Amino acid sequence: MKSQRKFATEHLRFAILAVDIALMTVRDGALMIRLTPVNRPPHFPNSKGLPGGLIEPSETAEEAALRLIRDRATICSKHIYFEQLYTFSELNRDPRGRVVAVAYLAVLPWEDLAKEDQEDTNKGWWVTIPEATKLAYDHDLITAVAVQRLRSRARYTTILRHLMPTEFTLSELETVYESILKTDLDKRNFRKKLLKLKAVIPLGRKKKHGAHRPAELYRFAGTKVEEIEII
Amino acid sequence: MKSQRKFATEHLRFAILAVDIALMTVRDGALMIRLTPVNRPPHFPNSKGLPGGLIEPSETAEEAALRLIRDRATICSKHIYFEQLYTFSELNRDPRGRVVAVAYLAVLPWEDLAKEDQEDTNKGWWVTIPEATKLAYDHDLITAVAVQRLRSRARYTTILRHLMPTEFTLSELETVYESILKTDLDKRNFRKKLLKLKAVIPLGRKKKHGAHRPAELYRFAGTKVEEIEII
DNA sequence: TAATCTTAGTGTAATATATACACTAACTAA
DNA sequence: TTAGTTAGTGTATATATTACACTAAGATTA
Repeated sequence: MKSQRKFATEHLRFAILAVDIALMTVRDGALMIRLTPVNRPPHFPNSKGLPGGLIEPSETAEEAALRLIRDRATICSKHIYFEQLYTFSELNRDPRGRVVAVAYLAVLPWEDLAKEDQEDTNKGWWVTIPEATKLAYDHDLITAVAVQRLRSRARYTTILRHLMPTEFTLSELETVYESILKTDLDKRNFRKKLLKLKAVIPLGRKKKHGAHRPAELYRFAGTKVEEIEII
Repeated sequence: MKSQRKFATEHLRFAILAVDIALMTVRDGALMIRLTPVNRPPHFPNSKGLPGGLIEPSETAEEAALRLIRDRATICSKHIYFEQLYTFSELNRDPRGRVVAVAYLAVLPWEDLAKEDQEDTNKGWWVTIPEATKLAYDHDLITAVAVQRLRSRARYTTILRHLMPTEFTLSELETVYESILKTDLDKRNFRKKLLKLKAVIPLGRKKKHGAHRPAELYRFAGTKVEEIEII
């Protein structure tokens, strides 16, 4: 309660504004989310949560989110996708006092991460979605909303261009779709559809990776996220 | 500049949190939005804007939005639909200082409005979307985002159950869809689709309203907004 | 060098869905 | 009784979706 008085939001009509970021990528076909250490006794000692921080008076929520992403993970990806997710204003989401969080969904290809951001450090690490539980604050909820949003975007748009490397095989792409949508897709129908929609373009080059037939490499058509219906 | 110093958000890490509400309904087949007077010289003297207000320290953004809807228009509709729209945090969206607004989309049937809320008063009035321009703050932008969201929801969900009276004819429903989606629908295909999806249920009663064949009355099936693809 | 293993890649038939389109039905009012 | 108005219906065609099983191409190893 002492720490709660610190912000005195009960007396002023002000709120502390924070951003929290659900930063996601796909590694080996599995959806991963970025966690950082949280150490806020007594409620969250030695805990973990989503990257985030306070919004400065001189910046918009979006600018704060971008700053914090670059802060906590030395990320400088051209291919990062970024959208506002939801604003969380439950009174007790932060036990220290009234903190309202504007949450963002950000996704980027694993291959775009610097070496030090791929490995676990004391600044942060990547976990699969089922592992991202018992997070500090309401970050379990934010994670759930983010996964839901990403799933919905994956179904109706080409957002996966931001989760794939520039060049990929259709099997790799299918695996990522299956991982995010939690469903099995028919290989032939999946390929037929993407090619008919001209969502992907064959590069005329092959990827060899193992004792089997090499796979054609593809890239996404166009340059931005477009509306298409995948399944 | 004097009024800007009043909030002193540059010095504290606090922001003023507001909610703005895009409250929409359909009258005679036309989509309408609720405006209220705004009188904030020097920037917005004798102006108009969306209903809104500050979030109290003791309430969530959603609670504030509901309170403000009931405040400004004596609305007590069972059928109101309500969702968070977007959080607007541009630095200069309010010339008085840093005010971050959590915007909400709310829709309800015209028939649910009390008489005094259907008529123009000094508390508020209804205008069609094209008329809702040159609003105070960034309310033109909020309106545009709200219309876009409603249009998207109309395409993929049964949100229109919250814009129609309990009982309606299929012609009336089609008119509302056409008005919101800004497209012409084929009468036969529209009816076929809604009936096949079992989205609407005939009541076995007719509505007489003019010198022509009376129309069958329908209601929406189920009780909540569901995902269906209309067009 | 032949056999085996693994993943890549392909086509078709059946079903379901979407589209385009024009007349009759039921009522009122003149 | 006629004219005017909106309600209501069916079918043929095109398009999209689904289900399904084998061959191709390379690496490895016996």
